[in-house]
Amino acid sequence: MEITTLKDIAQQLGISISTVSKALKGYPDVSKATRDRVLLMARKLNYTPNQLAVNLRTKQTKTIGVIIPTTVHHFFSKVIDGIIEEAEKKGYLVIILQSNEKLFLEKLHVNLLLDKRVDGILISLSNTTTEYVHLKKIASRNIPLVLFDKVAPSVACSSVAIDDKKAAYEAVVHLIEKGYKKIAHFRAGLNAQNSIDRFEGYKKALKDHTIPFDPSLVYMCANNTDFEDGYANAQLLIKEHPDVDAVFSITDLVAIGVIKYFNEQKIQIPAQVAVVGFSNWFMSTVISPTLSTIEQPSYDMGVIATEILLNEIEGIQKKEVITHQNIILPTTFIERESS
Amino acid sequence: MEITTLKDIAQQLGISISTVSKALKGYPDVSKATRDRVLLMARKLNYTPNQLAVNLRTKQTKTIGVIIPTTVHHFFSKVIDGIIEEAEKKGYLVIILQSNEKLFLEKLHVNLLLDKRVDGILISLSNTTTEYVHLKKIASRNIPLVLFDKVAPSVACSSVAIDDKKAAYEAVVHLIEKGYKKIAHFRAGLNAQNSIDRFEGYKKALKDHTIPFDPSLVYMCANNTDFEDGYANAQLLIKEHPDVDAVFSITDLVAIGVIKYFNEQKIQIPAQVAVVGFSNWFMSTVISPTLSTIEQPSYDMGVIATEILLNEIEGIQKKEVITHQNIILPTTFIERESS
DNA sequence: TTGTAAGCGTTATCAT
DNA sequence: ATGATAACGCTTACAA
Repeated sequence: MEITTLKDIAQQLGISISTVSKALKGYPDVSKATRDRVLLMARKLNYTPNQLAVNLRTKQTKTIGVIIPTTVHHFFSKVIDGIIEEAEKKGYLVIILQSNEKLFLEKLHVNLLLDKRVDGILISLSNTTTEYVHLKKIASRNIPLVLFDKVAPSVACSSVAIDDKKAAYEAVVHLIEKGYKKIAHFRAGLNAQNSIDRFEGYKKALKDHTIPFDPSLVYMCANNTDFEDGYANAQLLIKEHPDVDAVFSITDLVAIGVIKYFNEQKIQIPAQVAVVGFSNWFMSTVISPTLSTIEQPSYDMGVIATEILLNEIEGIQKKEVITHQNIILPTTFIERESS
Repeated sequence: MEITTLKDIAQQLGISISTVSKALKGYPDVSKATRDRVLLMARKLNYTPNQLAVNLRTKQTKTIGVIIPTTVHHFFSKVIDGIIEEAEKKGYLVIILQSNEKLFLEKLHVNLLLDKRVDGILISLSNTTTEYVHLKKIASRNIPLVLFDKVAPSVACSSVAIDDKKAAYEAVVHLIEKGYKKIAHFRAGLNAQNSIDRFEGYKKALKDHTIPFDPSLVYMCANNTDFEDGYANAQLLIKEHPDVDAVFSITDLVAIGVIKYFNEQKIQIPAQVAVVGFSNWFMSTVISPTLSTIEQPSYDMGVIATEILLNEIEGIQKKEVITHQNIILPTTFIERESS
């Protein structure tokens, strides 16, 4: 089946290409009679516009690009879900690229997307992103950029994120109010912003309740906040601090590693040691005991970031002045059996 | 910063556009002197080709489309990972769309991708896909299509999948050889092909070992093979068949629901009842007891499906005759504590 | 070795 | 109400 073009329709009908184009687009200066003939013929020949030509002409691709650290992660896959659904609803397609937490890949992918002439870009920054020239390049091309989850305050663009420090603060305050006093923290690397922020929240909660901060109660996750990190650190923790009474873990996955070790060692949760995670991954309701954690909106984050992006895209097309929005999505502490 | 075109370079240098184009593409019929000047100016003006124009001219988009039931699933997110990595390695970008297991969305998305003029399409069919005209439309446009995971034998295209029946057969044989005799099966809906195939494998294993097939030992997952299905069915199973000694579950997630219920009820795994899952989700090594399951290649499936697709794309461009490949990827049974 | 010109399929301006 | 024409930015056959 050959692909039908405007030319084909025009030839069949013996009229000009421009009339066909106008008829198809519902321009008022086409007689009803010819419009009907065109519509009929278009349907008969199964016409669909060649988007490549449309793109070239209109300089729009109706496509947005997304760069995330990884797709294989419950949080990001839900964000992606939200992005794709919202974009499609508005007639946009989504190209996804992964940075694998590497700055050079993030830069490379920005260039790929720019070359591809996407209408807008969504990025969750990699942990190793410390410079922002590639992001400024996007702005200089007058293409909207919205940062989500891992944002950079110094970049002039919209963003959607949570308040990691506040969320962590609330979780630790919960533990303190429940009577736990010797609270360990399992954190991620030193350069990941959310690891830093959650650590800050942890420290502030202690300080506000006059519990001395003990650096030896803070453990780093050696791998990539794997559940094995939780398992290994829990082992170490119990050895070094047998009297610990709570663990605040950077992610649910790490917390689940902790729970596994405690279960094996018959360490009662929360009677002997309480455990709190972060993210409200669905597994936190499956594990025994169920895990207290922080609900972090993922699907909604994708939807909202996309909404903002598409609004800015339309705004630019209408030559409107666009004002950036920096949105902080609410988190909520969820108390379950583990605390 | 204005975007540089060939015209800009040509004007700066006082030469023609076509010479610039040829110089940039390394054509031999351009003098070294002018080539160098062009390259220098291109770099200076930060030239990158407008892909939209290139696409229109060459009728290639260097983009492939992917339609999957959902991104929020450990299996599919790993497949996507494989697809994106392999595609990018060969210079292709990936557009992802979700069918949510709905035929009408699958059809709609095929049309979107066709309109977008992607160079090739990858699909994991929805459970409700019972007709294939939309797939044939792809072929009639002479665009390569590769089916993966959920395939349709009657469609003339390449495919990459596993042998669900064989994999299930081996898992159940394992249980039988371990001495389990009253083996229940928790399956998914009646129209999902992999549910049917795994069920067939289960029945065949029983038959080959002269264990009578008892339909009352087969339970359907009411939700979408959620872990709650496993939990609820386990409850029902123990009530209806207190003497059951093993459960073969359609997915790891369902199996984990089963394990949760058994743990709560202090039903010993595997002493009283053994449990086997399917997929080798990483959680199967985290749960207690660790779950015996079937390793199902996911990342590799994405990579291989993409390799085949890109080969067919290049083949078509070279006007080669393309032969479809129907690949069955090996699975392996993994014995852990639960059986 | 370099340049001219046609063409990809559309959209939009300007005549008729 | 309709059509001729230019333009989007690039590639490439052909001419010079």
